[in-house]
Amino acid sequence: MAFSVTTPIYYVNSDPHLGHAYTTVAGDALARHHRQRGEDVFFLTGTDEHGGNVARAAEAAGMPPKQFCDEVSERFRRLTTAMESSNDFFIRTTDPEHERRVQDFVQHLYHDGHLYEGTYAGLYCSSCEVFYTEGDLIQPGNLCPIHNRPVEWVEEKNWFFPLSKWAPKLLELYDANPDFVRPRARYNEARSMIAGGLEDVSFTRATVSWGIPVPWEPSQTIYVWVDALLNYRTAQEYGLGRDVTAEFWPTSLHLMAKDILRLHGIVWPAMLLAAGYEPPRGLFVHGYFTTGGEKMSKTMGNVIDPFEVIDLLGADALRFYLMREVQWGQDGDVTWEGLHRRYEGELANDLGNLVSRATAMIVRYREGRVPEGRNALEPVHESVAARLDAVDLSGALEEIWTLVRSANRYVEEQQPWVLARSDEPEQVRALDDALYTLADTVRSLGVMLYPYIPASAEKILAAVGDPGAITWERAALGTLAAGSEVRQPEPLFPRVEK
RNA sequence: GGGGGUGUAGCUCAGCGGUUAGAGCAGCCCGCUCAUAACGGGUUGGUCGCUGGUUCGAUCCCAGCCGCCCCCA
Repeated sequence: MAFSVTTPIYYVNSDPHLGHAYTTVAGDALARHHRQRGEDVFFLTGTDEHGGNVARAAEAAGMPPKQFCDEVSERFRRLTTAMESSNDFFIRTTDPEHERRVQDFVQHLYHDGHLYEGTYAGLYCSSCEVFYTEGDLIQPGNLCPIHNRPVEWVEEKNWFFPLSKWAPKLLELYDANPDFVRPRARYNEARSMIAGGLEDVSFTRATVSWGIPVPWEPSQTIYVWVDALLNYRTAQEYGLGRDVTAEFWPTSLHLMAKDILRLHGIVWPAMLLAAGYEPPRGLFVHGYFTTGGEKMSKTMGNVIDPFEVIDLLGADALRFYLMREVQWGQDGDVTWEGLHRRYEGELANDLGNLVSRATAMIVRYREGRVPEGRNALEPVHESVAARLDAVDLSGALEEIWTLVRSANRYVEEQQPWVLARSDEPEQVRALDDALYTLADTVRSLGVMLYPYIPASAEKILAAVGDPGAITWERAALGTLAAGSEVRQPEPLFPRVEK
């Protein structure tokens, strides 16, 4: 089995923020989970670097575009590293290997008659090199929101992709794949967009210089979204130093926020169908964040910086918080307060403390060896796997947490500290069972939590004498060998000053 | 302007035609001591955005309105 998963490539006109971190964690958790299921995985992320918006941001920063892109892209790369993302490749659309392939792809469409020449007209700001709609502009007077100057009505010759023509094929694709877009509401949304009629899209720009030249008409550049979407294909062709499309194409799953559903659910599959490539197997569309009920923005000064969170609480804390707090597929509200609450209440108190108490008792009552016994708790790994198969990341985590809670309840019910005072064989056996249950349950939690909090999961597995045993079969209960060596680790999630 | 989503306990969210609407957190009471002063039990708390409609019966279906989010114009 092969599984390929992508985040969108992140646009370098602004710095990395929590939304980027979110999609990256989601992709990483899925990638790690599929790897632990024994599948070959290609997990892709990267940066999108062309277009008028980037050129403008570079100019504002007083830098040539490429140098600007190098710097911002590097910050995105640092975010993936800081978050312990296990992406197999980090693509940049300014990679020459990508640029060349984008030209080939577009040339191929042109050659096969899939593009036609048309007129693109709109309100254009020559400083931004961007077309605006009236709603974007400052009224009255149609002023550019960046430059506060009137925009002008500009008409340009562009090459168009006849998207409308592909509507029947797209509908076929949707009807044949009821899970093509998840969650269901987004599928309905995309499908009704198609059924309601599509506009052809301009694939080239005459007025944007920072882009990949159109091969047969080098005065124009390829529209940045065409360039960007193609990363999913080109990365598989060169990212690993060899072409892996035979194994990983079509992409199993594209992850994205709801703002770019139309591009991924409609334009992208149509492009691929036109070129004779198989469209992706599926999309998952997640929501947007607010903080304290309001949009995050620099001007509001309410931005939560992922680097700051990682510095303070660690990558696992951020990963856990994002996957736990926000219902996967819905919009959600994230705050520092909520982050601390989850960190203390769930990571430190529920999970961290469970690991501490379980290991401490085995060290204390059984010299640090896991006794013979059987696990008395109900397993959850099957429902966890089922949730993950349905790409329900927060739902799977919720399932896992029921086992964390059961284990803490189990300790209170068994009262191992009472059993430990007796030499009666029955009590000794009861204590063995209790301690085995705890060690084995903690271990199973380590396996299931590995996709979400990999560093902590590895510490858990090492603490119960089963280091590195992350394959999914080991998520089942009762697979810990008696005699395994247990030590009490340092607190996994130490208390932190707020 | 058009399309889509969303609005359920103080907070984060489940539920989605049918007995007294659920969970976690927070609050309150009690228990325990293995553990990161952690854990467990109990409990308080809701006109299910508003207004109509369909129905024997609606949080759940339909219509309109309001707030917030996204896309397209």
